[in-house]
Amino acid sequence: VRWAVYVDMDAFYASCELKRHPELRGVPFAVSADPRGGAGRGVVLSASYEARAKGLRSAMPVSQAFALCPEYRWVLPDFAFYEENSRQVMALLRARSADSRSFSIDEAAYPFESISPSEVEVEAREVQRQVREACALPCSIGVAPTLTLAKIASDRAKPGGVVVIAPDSVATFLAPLPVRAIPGIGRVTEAALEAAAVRTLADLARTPVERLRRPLGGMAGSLHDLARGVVHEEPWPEEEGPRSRGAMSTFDRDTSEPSDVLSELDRLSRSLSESLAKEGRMFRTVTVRIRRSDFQQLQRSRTLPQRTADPGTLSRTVRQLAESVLQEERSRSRATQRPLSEPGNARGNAVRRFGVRTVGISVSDLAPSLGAQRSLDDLSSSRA
DNA sequence: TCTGGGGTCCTAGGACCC
DNA sequence: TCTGGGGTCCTAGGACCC
Repeated sequence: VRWAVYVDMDAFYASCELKRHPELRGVPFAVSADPRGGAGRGVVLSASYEARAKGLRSAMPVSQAFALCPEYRWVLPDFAFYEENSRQVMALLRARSADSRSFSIDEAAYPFESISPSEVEVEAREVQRQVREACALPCSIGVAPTLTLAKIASDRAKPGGVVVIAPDSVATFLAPLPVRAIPGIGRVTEAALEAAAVRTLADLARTPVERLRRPLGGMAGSLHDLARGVVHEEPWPEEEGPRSRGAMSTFDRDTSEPSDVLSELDRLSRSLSESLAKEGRMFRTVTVRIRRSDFQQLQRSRTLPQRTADPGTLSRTVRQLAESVLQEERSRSRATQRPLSEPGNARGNAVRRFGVRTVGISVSDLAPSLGAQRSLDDLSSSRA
């Protein structure tokens, strides 16, 4: 039997910081933006277990974190340091299997052949010990017949445990779990399932698959099978390069000046060109995203006739796409209101109503550029 | 509660082709 | 004169993940 051994680092960024800030041991702290006494803009990236006890969570706005625990200590993120730690863990896993795969900065898995669940559990505990001793980092490990199940198991193993799901106990293991335990089911799908009276995976298993089509769409069949413990054998995933690269940034204060938007996008496109050059990658599709103050996101993309790595092409395309979004927003806001009797010139007013919070760009349809060194870096899917 | 910055995958409609 | 069934590519939006 081929098992997936899924390694999920515990509170990864916070655990990395503990290695070099031992004084933070035992105190509630988080890797986050500056909370600025509750007025900070930004979120918690990783909270220590002491901070979690106070209610802090990843992705929580720092203003909320501050409200819950004003005395929490915070550290600004240092992604280069976390990447380095991630590479060390990955090297350890690669030594156990050349087929190790990383799925994010803090998750990775490798295949393990064994007919005995207890043997694979011993293997998992050994890896966990190595990661703790060699990298000084805690992790949780899930072991199961498929990657999805192994990831679910690793969540249940947190913090610091090992959980094995044997092939014949899949349905029993899953039954009591909420639907959210399945990766891919988020807040929206959870609500849609709730409307169909499906809350747990036991509910999901006994609901006829036709009734799941509406809330789950294309996922209905495979999730229904999963909940019933029907395990489909899958090929181990191939190692692939990234599908897209991008950059985004949020203004300190929302802006309504088109020139702010354009100059920030230009800065991002120059910085993205630089990293693409470093990685030796060409692109064919360019996407510009603009998030308005009301959080609605607008996007425009263009696919070029052929792949390129030219910084000038990127910045020109980005500018054109951005102009098109701004243009459309201008005419949209002119159409929706603006009696001419309002103070100020009508055109200026219309522009001013268009608040921009965040701008971003990304390129996709990637390929190694001609003459680029085909190194491990080209293949590894290192995402921050 | 008032939301960062990096990604992946899916859907649906229209253009276009055979 | 009103018209099938299939395919691919492109674009916009959205759910979701860490």
